Amino acid sequence: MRLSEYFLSTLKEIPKDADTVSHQLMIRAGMIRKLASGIYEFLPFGLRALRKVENIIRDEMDKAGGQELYLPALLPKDLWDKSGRWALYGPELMRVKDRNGREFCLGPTHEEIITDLVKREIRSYRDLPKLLYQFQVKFRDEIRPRFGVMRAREFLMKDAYSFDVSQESAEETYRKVFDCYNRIFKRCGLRFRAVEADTGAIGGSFSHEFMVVADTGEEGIITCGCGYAANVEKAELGRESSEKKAPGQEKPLEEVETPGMKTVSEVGKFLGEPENKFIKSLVYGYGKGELIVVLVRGDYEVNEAKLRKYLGVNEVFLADEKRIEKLTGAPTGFAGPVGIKNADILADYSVEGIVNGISGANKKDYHVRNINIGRDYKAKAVLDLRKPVEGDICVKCAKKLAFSRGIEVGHTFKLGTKYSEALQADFLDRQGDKKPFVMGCYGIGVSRIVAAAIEQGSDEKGIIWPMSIAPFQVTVVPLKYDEPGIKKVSEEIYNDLLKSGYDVIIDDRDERPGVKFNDADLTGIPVRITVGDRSLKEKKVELTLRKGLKTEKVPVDEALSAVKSIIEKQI
RNA sequence: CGGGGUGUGGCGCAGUUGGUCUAGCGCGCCUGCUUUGGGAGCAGGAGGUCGCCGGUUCAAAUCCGGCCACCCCGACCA
Repeated sequence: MRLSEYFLSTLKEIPKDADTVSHQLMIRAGMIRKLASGIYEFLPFGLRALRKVENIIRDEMDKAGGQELYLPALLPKDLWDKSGRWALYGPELMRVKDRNGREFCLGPTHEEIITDLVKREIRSYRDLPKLLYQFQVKFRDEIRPRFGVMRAREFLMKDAYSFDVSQESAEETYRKVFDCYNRIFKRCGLRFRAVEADTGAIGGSFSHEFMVVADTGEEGIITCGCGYAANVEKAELGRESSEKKAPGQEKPLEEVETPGMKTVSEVGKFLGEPENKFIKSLVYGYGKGELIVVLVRGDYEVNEAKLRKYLGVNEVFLADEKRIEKLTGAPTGFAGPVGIKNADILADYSVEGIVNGISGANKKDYHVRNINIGRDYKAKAVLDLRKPVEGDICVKCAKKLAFSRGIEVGHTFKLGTKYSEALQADFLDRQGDKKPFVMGCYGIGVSRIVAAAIEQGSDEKGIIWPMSIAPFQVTVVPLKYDEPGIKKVSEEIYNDLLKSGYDVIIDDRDERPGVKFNDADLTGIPVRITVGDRSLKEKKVELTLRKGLKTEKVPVDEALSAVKSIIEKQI
């Protein structure tokens, strides 16, 4: 490609509404432009990176036995009714009507569609297992699109679905895809790790997320030396045994006036008690208006994902003032477990060890001291309901957990028979019995990988691409292109590289050297060959690696082989 | 959706106590000359219904009302 003809314009200044490195650089390097909130145009330079990622994924999926197909983006409502997700999905689902008023949605994911397709096509256990995948644009009307292409409302995803005869066989398929994913992200040059994750709205029994390690990541992850790694949403926490109750320590309940003090820290200061003496009581709503009281230790926070999972619902929310007042008889801030009627109480492990704890009195401007579980209130269940904090220990090995951040680029789920049962997708087994498919589903955010790669690879000058997904592998930079000697040598090298099948671009613009160097650095092309009269006098050109910006001189006729060996080594 | 903020040539911004604003600056863009190893210099030039609608006024980018768009902070997700 000739840069003089290429549809690329780079920006010197940082766009004001881009606040992450990858977003800024993708715009500055001319990869993407914004059309509307969360909706982006991919320009040729950006698309090249996207396609490279896509090709790596396709290659590995095929090697893992996958078969590519292509499903529609516009999906009829009835299939979504059958799975129940038309009602469940909420406003994130983009809904549209056709001219006859029939309802459709723009697919946010494709479990229903593929399950229905496989149901119509496959009838026998002999045709199983199957692993099907596609690259498709997905639509999710995100509450808050963010970070450019990282959280967009329309984005490119590779989604795969597996169909197996049994749980065991599905397990094996899951393992296969899991390994495949590891190879994909490795080939994309990413530093990542797989963590245990919450299953969320997709459903199913078990899942892993593939996290690209980055401080700007939206996800919190915990890791342990023993190998345990999980999304903070999912991270299991054990039962604490530190504070054992001793008989006779329990003191009688005592109401104390705490005028206007609502938060744990306010009341704690006022009473001179540490926050871990408090039983934080939160009223949550779920389902059709049911309420539940959730207790955690004062210095901890409720993990709503765990609460949702326990309740078996898709949504929980903190109850509003009115409902709290109705339940507790007091305004928000004074709720407590003692004397609650008409709602169940769930206690996190962290509150069962609290002796003579403090909580709201369910009465305006009052708290209660010396609350003890069992004696003063009964919990319907005591379980793991909180978020991990610094200092927590691993459930598997009791060592201290480490916290880090990550960008979720892939997610694998064991779905079981959730969708096949809902859509009555059955096959006949060897005995002639009808059985629902045992399914798995596996997503990769293709456009997000591109952003994540930049998030992990850049410096103050611009992007530093991994060789495998760089839009171009080499750029040939002639300084003074119109000088015949320089033109001849740079064109020769350019054409040799082209003929050898490399992705190469030549900066044949009439620009000053500084402009060309800065653009080369900004766009992050891994190898740069500079052709200028200085080194040409010695019959040499300069070879610079974008990473580290180290330059060496190589003889003109060795340039091709030098570039070849660099690329082959890195791909 | 709740809270905070911003809308002025392609990009980044100034101007906003109403009147030298006939809207300005830097970058970018076009033409010419000079220049050419890390974002050149000079000269000339193109490009804006000041987000939209309405109001107040002799006079509105500037004041008032409504709407829209976009961004940031929280819950949702590849």
